[in-house]
Amino acid sequence: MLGNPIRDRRAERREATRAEILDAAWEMVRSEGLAGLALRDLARKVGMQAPSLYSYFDSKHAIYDAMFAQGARAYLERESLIPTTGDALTDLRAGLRSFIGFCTEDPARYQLLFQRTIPGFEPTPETFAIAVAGLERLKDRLAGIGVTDPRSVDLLTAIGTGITDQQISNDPGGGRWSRLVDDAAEMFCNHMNATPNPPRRNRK
Amino acid sequence: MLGNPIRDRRAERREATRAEILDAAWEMVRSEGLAGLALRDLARKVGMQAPSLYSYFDSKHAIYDAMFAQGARAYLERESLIPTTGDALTDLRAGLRSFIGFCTEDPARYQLLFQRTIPGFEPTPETFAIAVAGLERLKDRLAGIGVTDPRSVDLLTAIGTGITDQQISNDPGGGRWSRLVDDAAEMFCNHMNATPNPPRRNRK
DNA sequence: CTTGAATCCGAACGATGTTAGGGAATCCGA
DNA sequence: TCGGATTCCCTAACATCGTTCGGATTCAAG
Repeated sequence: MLGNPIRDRRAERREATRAEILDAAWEMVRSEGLAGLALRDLARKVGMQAPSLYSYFDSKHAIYDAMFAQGARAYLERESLIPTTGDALTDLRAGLRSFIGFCTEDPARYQLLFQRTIPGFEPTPETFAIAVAGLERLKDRLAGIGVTDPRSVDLLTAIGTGITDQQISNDPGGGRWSRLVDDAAEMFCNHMNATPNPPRRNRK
Repeated sequence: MLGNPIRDRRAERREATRAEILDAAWEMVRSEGLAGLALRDLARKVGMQAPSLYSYFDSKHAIYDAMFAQGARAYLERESLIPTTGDALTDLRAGLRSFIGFCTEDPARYQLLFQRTIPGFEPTPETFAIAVAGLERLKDRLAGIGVTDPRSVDLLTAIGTGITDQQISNDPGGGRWSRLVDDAAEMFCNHMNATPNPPRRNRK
């Protein structure tokens, strides 16, 4: 009952072709930009004609969705590889730096995951759930230092994506920005230490 | 020598039509999204055919550029309207809140100004200079509390755009986010107070 | 050998930004 | 008032895009 070996070989080949298409798509997207993915070029890159792609993906957006899933999974994997020191604060800093590093090392992937830049595209709920799971890891790191306010998580990712965005569009060189990441982590941790669950403060 | 009155009327009419086109473009962009601007629809909206637009703008990107300039000027104007209290810290907070308010009140404008989301589009140097002048105002506010490190300005705008981005894509309602802005300003000011020109700190 | 599904291709559709060429109004100098 | 130039707007068309259609080709299953 464990699957016909011939059908398996079929499915295996199909899956291999899908992977080949996605690899080529990543390559195009990294060199031409996220919006530079043209189906005719993509098809030629894997040795077929444009309409043939529709045997493997329902639409161009379906290709983006599959790439989104790959990207989100890559972050999950990266998160799990961060060494834990036992000190919650150090681990939080490591998590933030990892997050921003992940974002900046591949601008196209960052744009796909964290910006709504492709006109009609929204990731599938199942696909989006993978990304949510990744941010859950960051949330856990915050919980490690006693911060459970959901606003804090939002603020953390906001800082992360904000820095990434500035970095990508303004600073090709990047020496200055990596230190900026440190400053942001520092600042965030200081704030969190000062007010673990920040109450509303009267200002005037 | 002060310009033929007839030529002036010509130029005046031309400028009025340009403005009408841009107004219609903003309307389309706000309802259909930044990428939803179709020249044929835009032309019909102002009572002409698509190619006629090329009498007023060299290309679609030129329209985006003009819109960028309008948006940047709008920020400059808004900045100049913030009441100054004399307390530099309060003024800085007001500046940050104004910045984020400006970004969030019109997502399409924010996307045009602060994200590189239109495939081939880069603002003209002159146009971009307007936006730079706007951020210069924020820099002045930082200088007001004794912070001159350019990294701090980058960090401030990074936090601003990051929060805006999260807010736009995640939170249509928005009650939670407006308080988040306060927290961010608070956090930023605390950090800046602690380390006006933040030195590298040994951590371990 | 035949059936039927999966895969691939050529042609074509609608929509996009853009260009070419012509016609009509308007303004200018004579 | 009359030509010539300029400006504005149009129809037609082009290249490119994602996508659909219909027909081949392939290949395992009955």
